[in-house]
Amino acid sequence: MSDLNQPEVSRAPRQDEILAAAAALFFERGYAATSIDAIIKRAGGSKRNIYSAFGNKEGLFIALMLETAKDVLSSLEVDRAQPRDLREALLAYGLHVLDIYTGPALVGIYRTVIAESGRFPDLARRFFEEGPARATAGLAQVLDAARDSGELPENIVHTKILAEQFVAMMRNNVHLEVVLGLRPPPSAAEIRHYVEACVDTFLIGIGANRRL
Amino acid sequence: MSDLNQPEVSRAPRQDEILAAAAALFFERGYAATSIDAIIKRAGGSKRNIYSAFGNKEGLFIALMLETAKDVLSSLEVDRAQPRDLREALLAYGLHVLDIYTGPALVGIYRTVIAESGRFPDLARRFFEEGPARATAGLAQVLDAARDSGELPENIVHTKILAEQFVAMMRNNVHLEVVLGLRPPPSAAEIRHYVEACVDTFLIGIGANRRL
DNA sequence: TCAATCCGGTACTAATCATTACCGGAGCGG
DNA sequence: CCGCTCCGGTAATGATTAGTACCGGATTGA
Repeated sequence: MSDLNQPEVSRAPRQDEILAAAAALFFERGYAATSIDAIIKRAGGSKRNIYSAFGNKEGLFIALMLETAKDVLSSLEVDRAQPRDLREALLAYGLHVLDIYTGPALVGIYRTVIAESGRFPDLARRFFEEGPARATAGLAQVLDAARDSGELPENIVHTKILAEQFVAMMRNNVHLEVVLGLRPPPSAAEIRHYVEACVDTFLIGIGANRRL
Repeated sequence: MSDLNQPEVSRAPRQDEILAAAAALFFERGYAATSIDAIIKRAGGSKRNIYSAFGNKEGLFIALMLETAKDVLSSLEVDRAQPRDLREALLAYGLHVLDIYTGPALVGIYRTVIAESGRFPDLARRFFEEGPARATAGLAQVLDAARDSGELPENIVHTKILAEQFVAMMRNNVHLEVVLGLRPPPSAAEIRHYVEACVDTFLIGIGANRRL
């Protein structure tokens, strides 16, 4: 009588609540310290729900990680708007990356992937390939394009390393503090402030005296 | 009859073996997934040893983390040799930091602090304060000195932010891969290669066309 | 309305774990 | 040489956990 909400595709009614509860607990306490009972107490329903939908605890954990990673990391892909120049492109790129990196979803995955990399090495590899590695490769392409369009000198060939440097600059102390739970995510203004400073440094250096 | 090795200060004969075994297991599997029995099986002796020396599992874990962190992070302090110029100073600083950051000891602590930051927030705070925060502050002093000695322009006032950028550049993808267990620590040559590139970028930028 | 089926919830099982009680022997004082 | 104390090792305890068996009620088809 009250279940005519989504007549179609509602193949998994409890599944979303279970995944949400599992995310909250796995991301907070880690794999080993999170019990199926605790997940069920939070999600409602019964253990049968988890075991019939995900097989076992590992299955639930892997499903959660893949799903969350897919959601978060796929958002790294967008942002194909043509920027006016390299500075604009770097700024947009940095803002985007740092936004995602300090958001609660990625912080949870990041922490958990590191914590459980010993137990689930495949997850660690997939996360790295589809996250940081992809972000770095994308930025390297941007730098290549800038060189080809004359915005960067011809002799810049090591764009991969340069891209790594810029991406690494985004994983700053603030990001680490957020991952460690020492402070809340930075505001958009804080992020912009930091990224602008990084773009400056990346483009023209810190202004040291000649003779290098 | 055979115990006259160190007649003095050997107050804790098993303690070192216990700490070594605890390090291997806690760093590899995490706090919750490591059992006292497993530690004892690896260290030899009996559980009474752990409980009389460290009180309980938490006590052992905290003692291990504090001890290891002290050893590793204190080595960030040395290196007060006067370098010839700022480039030399940055290079030495970067090599030193990256050496430590990719070493097995710090990788273990790093992973574990992140993994258990929810359960042991005080450890996370101490680690951050005495590790990355201290490293950043030290580098900011170096930059201040360079500005005061005329090697950097007078208008460079935000040395804290610049130091953060450089330190963040040291926490690169290679470091992340090592933390995730995806590759072994980089060789000294790899480290030097990367740090030199970072110093170049940091000092003079990537060589973009004027007009900024 | 009735019977068969399915699904969610409770209770159980076997294993694991942190912590503690107990025990036997080694070292020491007398 | 004897009794006491302390310390390390073993076994026990109580709690927790992943995974499963079973049961009652709801739903569906006739």
